[in-house]
Amino acid sequence: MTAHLATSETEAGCTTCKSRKNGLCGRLSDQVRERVAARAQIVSYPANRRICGGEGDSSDVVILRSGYVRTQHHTLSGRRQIMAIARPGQTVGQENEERNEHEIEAITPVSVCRLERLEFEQLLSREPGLCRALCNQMVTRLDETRRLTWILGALESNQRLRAFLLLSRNWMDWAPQPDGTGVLTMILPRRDIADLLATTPETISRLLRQLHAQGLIEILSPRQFRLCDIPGLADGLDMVIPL
Amino acid sequence: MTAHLATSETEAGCTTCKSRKNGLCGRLSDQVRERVAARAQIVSYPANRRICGGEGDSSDVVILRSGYVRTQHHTLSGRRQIMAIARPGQTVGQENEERNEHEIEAITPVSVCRLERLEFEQLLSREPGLCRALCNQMVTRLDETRRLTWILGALESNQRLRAFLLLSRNWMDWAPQPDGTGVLTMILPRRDIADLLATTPETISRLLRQLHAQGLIEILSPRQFRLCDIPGLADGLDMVIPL
DNA sequence: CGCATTGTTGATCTATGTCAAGGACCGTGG
DNA sequence: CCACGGTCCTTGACATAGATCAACAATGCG
Repeated sequence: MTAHLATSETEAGCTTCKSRKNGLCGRLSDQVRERVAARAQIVSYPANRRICGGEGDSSDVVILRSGYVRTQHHTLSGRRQIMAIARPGQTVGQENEERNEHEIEAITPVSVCRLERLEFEQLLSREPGLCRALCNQMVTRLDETRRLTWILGALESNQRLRAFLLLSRNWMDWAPQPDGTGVLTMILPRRDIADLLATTPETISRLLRQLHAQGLIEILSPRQFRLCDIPGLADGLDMVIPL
Repeated sequence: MTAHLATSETEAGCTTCKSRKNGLCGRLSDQVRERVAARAQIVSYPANRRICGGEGDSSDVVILRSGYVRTQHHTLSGRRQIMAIARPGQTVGQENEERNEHEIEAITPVSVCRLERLEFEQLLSREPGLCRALCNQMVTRLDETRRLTWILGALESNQRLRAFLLLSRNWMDWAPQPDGTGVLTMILPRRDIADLLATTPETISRLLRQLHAQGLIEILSPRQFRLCDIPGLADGLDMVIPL
């Protein structure tokens, strides 16, 4: 279980980076982005590998190039809660500060830009553009985390799952059809869905069957759902579902 | 139900402001703080008054001078979830962006500095110090919101209440005694505790009695608790409780 | 072809939401 | 001084959503 596997790519990786127009990087000017990149190291991780947090950790700041990571926390009793899922273009780790409360793990294979925390902090002071972009991103993350808080606190599990399916359209493969339905490719296994929505894989499974029985979705395969009745799925959520 | 009641204080209110050393303002240099204050209007609200969010709203940015506010959201079915509680020195409203998803209400009587959103955004671009301070604050808020997400998702209600009591020491009146116990003055009514912890006032009441029966707390009055056994209260929370 | 992982289904039990009633406390007005 | 209404808190009875445990099916991999 080595720390991580460095790729052969050089540091001038922005040109090949598909998310240089997204998230944090997308809000930086080309010069600032290059100056950040000059201090970053590109690293890849396989699915389920720990990226930061937990025990002996270099506490770096990480910008996601590709793939998805989960910010989570474990109970001694084995319970896990996923607090956030980060997409390409988002930063991870700088919000962890001194105490390493959360573990951050790859969901899919990921590629990241790693920066040492200290260097990142210095860059932040020197580059107002970076600071502004980070601030904007933090607003977005806060908003997303509050939405999850709302989902967990105010909705029952059936509603949670429906909200999750609808929100997933924003960051998973979503193929809308002319008839208003669409096919969603779920990247999370049942266990992760459950730990995000604070329930169990068994319940997720049962609820999916129930949504199917109600004609709201079709289960094409364990990881592919057709959302047949989007207004029906959104019913009673009292929630702004972007997209 | 008028919008709000302006106080007689002038705009040079920083000198009289007890939280000018806390939160956002505490991280600004004196000059920057003065320049921000020059654009702010000091306003007071009684308890339970809406401060921003909801229907017709000026969508200002607000810095809390004194008192506490809650960021919350309602279901059509009447369920409410409190997503965050802000203390003096914290900003509120700038994270709301365009869509006004949350309502923000005074818990206690509050005094705030109001800034128009546009002016605030301009200040943010002109003053790197403000941007840096805001960025730091957003990190803190994100952290707190994630902690709430954790509490709601991973803990059962008994544990939620214990975590809440322990965390409350950081921002409510907390009088520690030499013997290791201490008296906590609860500023939230049962209803608010319930809506923060995603349960009901009835359950909160029962759980408090239960903690009392276990010798963990003493209920001096509905709003005053002696925390008798702090390690006992923290038991099984698997959580970093600051302080 | 095992073997491990992931997903599904069934049976059971309990924590807690809901409804209903009543108590404690406070301010107001007679 | 008391009666009144309001808010907040507490207690009891009851129903049920969903966690847990256990078994098994489906899938993928060496």
